Amino acid sequence: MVSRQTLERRIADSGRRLTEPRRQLIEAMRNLGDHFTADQVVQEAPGVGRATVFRTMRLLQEVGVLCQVVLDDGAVGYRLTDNARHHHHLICSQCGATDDFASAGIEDQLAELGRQSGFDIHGHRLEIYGVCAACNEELGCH
Amino acid sequence: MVSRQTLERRIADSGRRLTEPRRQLIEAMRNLGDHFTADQVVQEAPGVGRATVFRTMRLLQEVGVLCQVVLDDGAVGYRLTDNARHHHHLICSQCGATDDFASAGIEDQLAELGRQSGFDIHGHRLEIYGVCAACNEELGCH
DNA sequence: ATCAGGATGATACCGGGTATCAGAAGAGGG
DNA sequence: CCCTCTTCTGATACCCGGTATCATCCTGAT
Repeated sequence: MVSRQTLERRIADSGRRLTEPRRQLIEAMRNLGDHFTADQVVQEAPGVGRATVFRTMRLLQEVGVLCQVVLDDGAVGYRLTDNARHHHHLICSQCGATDDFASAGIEDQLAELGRQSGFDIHGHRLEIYGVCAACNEELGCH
Repeated sequence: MVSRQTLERRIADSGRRLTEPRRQLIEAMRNLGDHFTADQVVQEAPGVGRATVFRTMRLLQEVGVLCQVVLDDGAVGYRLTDNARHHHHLICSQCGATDDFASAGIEDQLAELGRQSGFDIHGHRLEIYGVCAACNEELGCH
């Protein structure tokens, strides 16, 4: 769980103001835990206007502490992260649990692909879907 | 470009009916070329109801001849493909041109990751963004 | 030619997200 | 402490992609 301080500092350090609504939204997201939708954040911070929720979520993405997760079915969720660097997601389709990870091996493969394809590669998006160890355990016991 | 016959056969072979609206939509998508949005299809097939457009697009996805492409900015586009097998996309952020590709190397890396993570991996989604050779040429000449 | 079930279109709706704009609230200077 | 400048906010209306409903239509198997 990313600490409140980290999140607030990231906003302040980026030259943006650390306002009351923004503080509330940070608390709301932390309450929501591992992963959540935009709508859940709206619900969880009743005092804050809808537009501000989306604006703040965009801001947090720009600052690198919130990232979009494209689910199995194409729906999009969000997730706080203290890892501003590039990473991918390992998503449990059962419970929604999400892990961040990075893999030098995969980055190498992609670079190689760029060389072969003639594309000048700028970025990529990789989401991996599966069933986490905990859910697997449960399912196995049925 | 995927042939009309291929597309129509895929529908028929799956036990679904080959109706006039579906035929029109197939033509519309073929007219739209390499990549298109749902709304473009709606525009391109004026006789066909909105709901039917989305239903047919879902059907074509199930049958494996249409796939979603998640763009750079999170927007989603579509693309006809004759490759029903698993593949990834190489997307030009300049012109939108999209190539399908598959990479055994990457699949291996992912399998390895599954072993390490404790996740039982079922699938993944990989989109690569860059600038295609043609666009690169143009940009370089400025 | 019949007919059951699949497919259609109109419509209303939903969720995520953006545009607008008047007003509020921070931050800094005097 | 107050003024001002700027940023931020909230209400609202809107846009877009997609789904639910449901009465009606059409396909295609017989």
